[in-house]
Amino acid sequence: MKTNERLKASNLRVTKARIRILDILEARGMPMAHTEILNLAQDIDRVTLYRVLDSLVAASLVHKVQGTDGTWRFCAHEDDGQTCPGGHAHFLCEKCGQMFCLTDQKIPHFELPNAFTVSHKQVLILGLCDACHHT
Amino acid sequence: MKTNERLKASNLRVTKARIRILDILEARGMPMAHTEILNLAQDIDRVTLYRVLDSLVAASLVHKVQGTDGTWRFCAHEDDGQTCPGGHAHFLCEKCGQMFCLTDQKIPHFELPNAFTVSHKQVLILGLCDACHHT
DNA sequence: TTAAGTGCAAAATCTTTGCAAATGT
DNA sequence: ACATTTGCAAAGATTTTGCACTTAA
Repeated sequence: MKTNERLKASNLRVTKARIRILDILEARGMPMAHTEILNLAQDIDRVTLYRVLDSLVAASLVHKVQGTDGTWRFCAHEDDGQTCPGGHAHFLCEKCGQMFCLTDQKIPHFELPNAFTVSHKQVLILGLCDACHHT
Repeated sequence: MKTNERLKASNLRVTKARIRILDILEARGMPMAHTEILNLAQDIDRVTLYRVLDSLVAASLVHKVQGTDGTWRFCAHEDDGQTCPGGHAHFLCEKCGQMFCLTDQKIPHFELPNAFTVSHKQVLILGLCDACHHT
């Protein structure tokens, strides 16, 4: 489905900024930090980016994950439930700061005490990615 | 082992602030946010708290985990490897913001692509804790 | 005594809010 | 036309840095 159609289908107005950002996220295919996105969309205001990301997350077109480096990463996901964040683990490279989706590594079940209710699970693995390993 | 002895054993100077904060963390037994700690140690400067936590983490007397609410939690752990953060999952209550150690839920093994190297793994589960469930 | 740690003030970041102008439907 | 969205400026919040003073060894 095309970007503008996906926006429309989610009851979001089709604006330049939203198309731009959703396209960037989709092209990247892995979680991106606010700053990374901003670098690729320098014509868009910082504040606008915050708000666009909010609206995309609210519309479930984008999902956010957080690494131990303290920054949120935003990841576009198709609705097939197979891509991000479909219950898989994420890897954060401590050198280049890039985050990867480990789509084949599903998050397992965990036993919780008493009457705890689960709304979300997140697995984050830290280390060095392939590329950084060779430098 | 006593707090001051543990500091000394880690080559850290035994200061009022460090004893105070390590004691607070140990008494709590679960991950605490910067603000939570500050509330219990109001005589200690914000900045000092940042620095003390840094030194404790560097000395491996304290470990930090991060929730999807964007704030770091610090958790003291005994060296028996059984308590926080000994490779177990964490639960963050979305209502009260409290984090719990799920000490009996070990983090399983995950398969990584190619030459990725792992230095750390973190599992975070979100939802409602027992107490908040009843309110 | 002297190297490390602390507290205060101030800078640097990062995120949110308010409002007028621009844009989508 | 009318409600949303955007961009700018400015407020808030959080974390870091600089530096003189204090404290542990």
